[in-house]
Amino acid sequence: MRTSRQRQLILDLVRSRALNHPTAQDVHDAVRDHMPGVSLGTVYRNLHQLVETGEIMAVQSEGPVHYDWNREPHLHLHCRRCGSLVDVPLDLEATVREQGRALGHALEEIDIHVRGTCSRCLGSTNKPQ
Amino acid sequence: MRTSRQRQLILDLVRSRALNHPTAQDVHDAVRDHMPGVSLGTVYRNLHQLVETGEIMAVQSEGPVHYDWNREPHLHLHCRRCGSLVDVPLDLEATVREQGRALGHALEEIDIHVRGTCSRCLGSTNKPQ
DNA sequence: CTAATTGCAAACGTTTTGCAGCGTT
DNA sequence: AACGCTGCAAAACGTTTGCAATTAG
Repeated sequence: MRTSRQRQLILDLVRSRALNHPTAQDVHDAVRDHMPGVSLGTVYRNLHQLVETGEIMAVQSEGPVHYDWNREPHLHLHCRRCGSLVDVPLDLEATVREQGRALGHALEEIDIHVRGTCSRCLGSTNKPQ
Repeated sequence: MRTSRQRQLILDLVRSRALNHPTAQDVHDAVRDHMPGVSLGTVYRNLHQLVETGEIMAVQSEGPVHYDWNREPHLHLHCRRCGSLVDVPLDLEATVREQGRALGHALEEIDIHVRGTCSRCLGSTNKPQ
């Protein structure tokens, strides 16, 4: 894998935390602020490579895939009100892995989605984000 | 909600376990064996309604949504080799819910995906399903 | 009767891909 | 020079929707 200005920018943006669990489209918008010519196809191709090399994580809940710089074990609260994804630190891997072993499966990735309402939305009676 | 021959057939098929975590397309194929004229749109509309009323569950992993008759707490092993989904009985809801409460979130749905290789594929050196 | 449900086909949002040219090594 | 990467545009994919006709209560 060679280096490219596009891929480096994409990685920097996702890692910067300026974007909260961005979709490919979100990343594309942000990338174009710095490099206007970058195509959506390039963003998708690079996000895939970055997931493959473990630099970032892909999070699939409902609708488009979101990307996450956080490589620690955690799960995602998908807020039904504002649509945001919030990281919830919780390591269930050992528990799940043990159960898998008991059933003879080889587990590689554990991916947990939680849907509900985030604390920010619970604390307000206003319109969602 | 009225009854319709199409919806009843769809529910019976998903509940019959003849289909293993079928996608909408799988259900459509199976439905047409019994009622050739049924459209894919009708299958999608009915699967949504059945999820809404809690008769079946939707499972989102990678690619298309899969449907599951199993309403007990469990997680899904998505086999990377044969693509199958296998139920893994394990109730993590209490653990996850407690963590959510500590962070002030209101949790509604907990959805756990595990990717790896299922026992069936581990036990064979042959081509995937 | 009436309103939910249907088949059909077109449209949708997201993602992937073929291609010719460009950039890195 | 070789080959990975790019922008572009078209296509693929899974899903949703508008419509007029049909069907269940």
